[in-house]
Amino acid sequence: MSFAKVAVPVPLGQAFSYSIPDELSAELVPGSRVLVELGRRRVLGVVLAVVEGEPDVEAAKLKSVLAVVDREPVLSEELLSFLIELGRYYLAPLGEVMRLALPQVERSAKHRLEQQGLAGVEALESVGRLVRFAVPVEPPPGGAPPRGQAQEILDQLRSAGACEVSSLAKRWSSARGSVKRLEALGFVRLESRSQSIDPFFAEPVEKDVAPELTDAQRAALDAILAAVDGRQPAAFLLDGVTGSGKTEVYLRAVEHAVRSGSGAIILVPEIALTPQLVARFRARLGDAIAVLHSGLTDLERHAMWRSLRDGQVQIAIGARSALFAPVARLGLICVDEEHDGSFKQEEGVRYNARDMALLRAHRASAVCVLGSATPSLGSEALVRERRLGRLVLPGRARQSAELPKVELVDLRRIGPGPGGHKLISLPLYRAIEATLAAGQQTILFLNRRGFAPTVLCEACGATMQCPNCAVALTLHRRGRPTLRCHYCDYACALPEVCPSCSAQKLSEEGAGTERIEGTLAELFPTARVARLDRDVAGGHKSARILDRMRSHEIDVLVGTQMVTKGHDLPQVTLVGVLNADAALSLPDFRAAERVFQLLVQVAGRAGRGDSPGQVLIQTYQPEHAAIALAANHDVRSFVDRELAARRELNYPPFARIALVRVEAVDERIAEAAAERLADIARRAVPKGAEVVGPAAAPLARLRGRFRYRFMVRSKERGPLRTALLAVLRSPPDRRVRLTVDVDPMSML
DNA sequence: AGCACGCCGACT
DNA sequence: GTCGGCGTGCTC
Repeated sequence: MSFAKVAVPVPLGQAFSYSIPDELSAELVPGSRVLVELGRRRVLGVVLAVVEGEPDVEAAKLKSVLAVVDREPVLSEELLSFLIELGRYYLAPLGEVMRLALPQVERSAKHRLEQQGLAGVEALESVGRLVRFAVPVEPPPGGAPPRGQAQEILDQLRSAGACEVSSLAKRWSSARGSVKRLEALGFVRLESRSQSIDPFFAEPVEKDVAPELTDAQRAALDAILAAVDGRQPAAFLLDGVTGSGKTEVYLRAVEHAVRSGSGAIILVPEIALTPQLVARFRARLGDAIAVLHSGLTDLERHAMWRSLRDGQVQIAIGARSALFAPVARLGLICVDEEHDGSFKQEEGVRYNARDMALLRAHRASAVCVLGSATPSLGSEALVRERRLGRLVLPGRARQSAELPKVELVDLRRIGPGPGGHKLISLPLYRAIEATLAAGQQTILFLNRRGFAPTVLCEACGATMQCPNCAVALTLHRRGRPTLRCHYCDYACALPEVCPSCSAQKLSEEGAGTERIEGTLAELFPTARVARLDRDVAGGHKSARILDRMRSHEIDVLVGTQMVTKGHDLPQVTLVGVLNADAALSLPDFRAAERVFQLLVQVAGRAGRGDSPGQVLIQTYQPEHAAIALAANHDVRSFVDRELAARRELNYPPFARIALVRVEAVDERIAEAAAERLADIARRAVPKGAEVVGPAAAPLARLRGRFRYRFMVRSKERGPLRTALLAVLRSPPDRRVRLTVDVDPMSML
């Protein structure tokens, strides 16, 4: 007798067994989605394995599979086994893990199936508005080639592939007429397709010509191509300063992989901020690229997912979740800006796409390329262990683009500039003034959004606190003055008087991006000042602001993290870091690494065009290694120092750690649960592993729940796993929320 | 996670 | 007398 192991959508570690009716046994294979009964409800599960022999539960309990949903398995063997391994690594429920790789529409098929069996699933395909597409076709023999605009349009269609007629009309005035003529002559076919509102494909792109490679790029590429051709698993760290041409290496490697019949995945930290990268890929490789991003409708997502699975499209680009793209015959994964923390998912299955890219590539005998100007210490350690090959791009690809001069401004000694503002010191003021006078652009980075990070009563000393979280409320002045919590969605109007003592002495302490934007507008009344942070730019708006920056409709851009991510803004010659220290004091062993990476990255925004760049870093700790070495672009020394410190303190990459977080509305319940679980972990850990804590988390209360946590640490992964499994085997009651975070990125 | 079951308080 | 609060246990 044989039965199926099925991952069902419940937060349990194990798969459930179901018997297989004879009539389903032919189409039921690992990777199939199946409809099964679970308790009193029907759910969709994914078949993990078909097993011969007696099931591991009593035969009486066994229910049978009700239906197989798809004709072909939704998950390839490669993806399925990768997901199972990922679930094991993070100790995550299998049902949740499977979900990572199934697109939205596929999930919602559940309800349809419940109501009407298998009927109606196909109906999902043909919804949405239809638009006219021009598709190039082989012309009939003897037809005279078109001339003028029609010729240009045809060239565009042939090089970049099918295109919306209305978007052609934006570039060629008589596009509609020309397309019609081309159709009559048999050069193109007109098709009605579902409308794409995809911003990444809205504009046709000019086919671009590959630039000459530098010697370093050539050498790096050769190493990658040899590995791709060898079909042996291999992994590289592509280590190159900002502007050294890493993207060109990815492009060529992807091009090569695709030409030799393999698929490729490109992971970027934030797809919404990288339309330029996508445009470059389209320009070189055509439009047969799946760009996975949050703006997609369910239908578009589904369409892309299918075209990847069926092998019509072989390239997927996206943020971390693109790692699960069903790319067939996977040959290459590139992870751009691999040091970036946003590759770690911080809810649900807490996976790190950078780490898992190495795993998926390895299992698929594919090549993984991790690229960064400021490699993570994890990558540096892997290079030293010879598990990653280092490929160095030493200089900027354009000879004229020198690395910018970096100057530290010691805020202990240098006072405020004419605005009376500490965060706009005199040297910074002068530099902005000079940059404006030269008709060039400035980027200012401040890692704090809002107007003022704290509001304080000068009479009684009370600060305005969030009622749900143990943090101060941030004042926002846009629109009605509002106090907002940056950790939960609490917001209230700024009170007139102090809520605790009724004094009329509320003072707005410190400055965020909003206040700096206002101050700059006052100091430089003729300059065009704009701001880029989450408050003004959710999703696609950020790309618009960056476009305006690129077309020089903005002189000074103030922003948070967003301004540091890899956009190529050639006219920016001045970058100012307003307060480099803020993040240094966070209770996190990676604080210095993050600050260093951030400073080097933001400094890399300056002087990418023909003018030399200038960087001013304002700081109270100019001698701190993360700041001093970033100022010298001295990645090597920083890495050496920081690795030594990590080894000393027994932190990653020299130890494996996991955080167990416990949260409850009642503080004593949370604390007691943490104590109990830490005890269990302590009893379970073998020699060589340790449990540190429990203690209240740095954010002791969040969204109305008190938080405790402890750390499990060990040289090897095995003992860590043993301890965590013991914890998960005796979960606390339902008043307590428990999360296990393997390889945490944030210690908060 | 859902979804039952079950056991105590305030309501038609 | 029942409606409903959420603590507890189970799902192949």
